Amino acid sequence: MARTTGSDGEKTEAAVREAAVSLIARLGYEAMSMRQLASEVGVQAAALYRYFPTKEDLLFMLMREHMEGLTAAWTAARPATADPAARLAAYVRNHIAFHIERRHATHVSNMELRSLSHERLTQILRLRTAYEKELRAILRDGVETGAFDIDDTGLTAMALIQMMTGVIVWFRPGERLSIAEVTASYLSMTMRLVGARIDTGTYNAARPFGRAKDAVAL
Amino acid sequence: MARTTGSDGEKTEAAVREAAVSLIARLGYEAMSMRQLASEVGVQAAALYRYFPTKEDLLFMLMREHMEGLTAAWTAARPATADPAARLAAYVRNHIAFHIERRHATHVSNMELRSLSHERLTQILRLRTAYEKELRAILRDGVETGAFDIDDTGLTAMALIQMMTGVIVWFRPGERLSIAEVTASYLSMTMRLVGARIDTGTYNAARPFGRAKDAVAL
DNA sequence: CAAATAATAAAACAAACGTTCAATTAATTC
DNA sequence: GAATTAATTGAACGTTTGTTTTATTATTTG
Repeated sequence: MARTTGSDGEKTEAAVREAAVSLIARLGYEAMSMRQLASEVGVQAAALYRYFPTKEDLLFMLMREHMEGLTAAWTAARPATADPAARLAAYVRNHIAFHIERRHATHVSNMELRSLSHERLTQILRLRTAYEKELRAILRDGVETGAFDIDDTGLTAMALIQMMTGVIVWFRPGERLSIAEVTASYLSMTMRLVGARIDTGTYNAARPFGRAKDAVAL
Repeated sequence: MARTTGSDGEKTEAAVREAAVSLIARLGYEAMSMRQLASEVGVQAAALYRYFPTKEDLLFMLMREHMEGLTAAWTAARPATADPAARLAAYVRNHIAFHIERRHATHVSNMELRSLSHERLTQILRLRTAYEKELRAILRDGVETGAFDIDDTGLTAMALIQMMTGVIVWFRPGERLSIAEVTASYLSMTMRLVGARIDTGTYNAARPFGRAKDAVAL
């Protein structure tokens, strides 16, 4: 056999991407073989090389698209206001929503960095640093305007990001807590953590420090 | 050649353990070959099998010892007091100190779980859950006594652990911040996060919510 | 309907993998 | 100092790995 009836390059490529994210998240990049990936898509291993030059290229493309997607999502969600509390709230909401939606891809981007060549690792880390820089800027502005009370903005930014991204480790949609509840809780924890003054925050006018239990109503 | 002069089983085994933690942390378990590990120790690959039946056995032993070490450290550091704030402070201090000291081993225990068999994965997760349960109990007690103000103790415990463990991702001893400063900052962030009432906390009587900048004096 | 192109299969490659085995030498015991 | 035990080497095993090449068939184009 050779070309199969109904075969379509675009569909196959999309299927490979999807299967790769899922397989790498589950088994790890090194543990996933090209034959395994091909079989998941219903194709022979050699067919993969029509779409991706090497296994590492595949990994890199997945990671780059994920990081670019994250940046793009934040660019779209970033509010116009200068108010630090409102901007921080938007950052938290966007971060949590994005990562919960793409658990597998986040896993890949966070865990498989060591499988990239030096050059490509640098490229991904550049994207990541740029995204994190946005949070540091918000925190710094908040300290300057007196909206936040923070020891060290760099340390606090890293602590917040680790805390927020960590949601994908334990959270499973459809279990005890809803996405809205989880988001509300992380928002509340974040605001407390940065020492936000209640009256400063217009991030949730109705119930600035409301409990997550009420979040379903939001 | 065969047995080499000055060879000693105990020393070789210790060297293998140490090299394995470092190599797995750097390359990943799947990416590290037994020949690579052996070469790091200055021995042939076959010699490794005198100490560890299989590669997976080696990984499992490293992980189990790490988790048991963490539990043991907490058992030794756990204070006698019933005061939730003091207990939480002790938990944070122990967690951060332990993880900063063993960055590589923590990386291994957190990132290579998927390489364990189902049975062994369960065993490691049991240890982990037991350790996390201690934190949940502290938070629950704090809520009951009114020392803390928390939405959801389960969610908050996970958020705290992710935040604290995340310190190994960005922190490097000897750079901008000292261990004491980092610990003080995380302690302060934790207390705010759980809504600790200032007067409740005897966790640091002199300067309950002191800034990390002063922490060097502690 | 023929020619060109796109998409795949099948087979093969050398290299690397975890692991085993027999042989060999160092250290220890009696 | 001979016998025993401990520690290691070197070679080999069968698999699996990522990747390349060639042939073959489906689809599209003119």
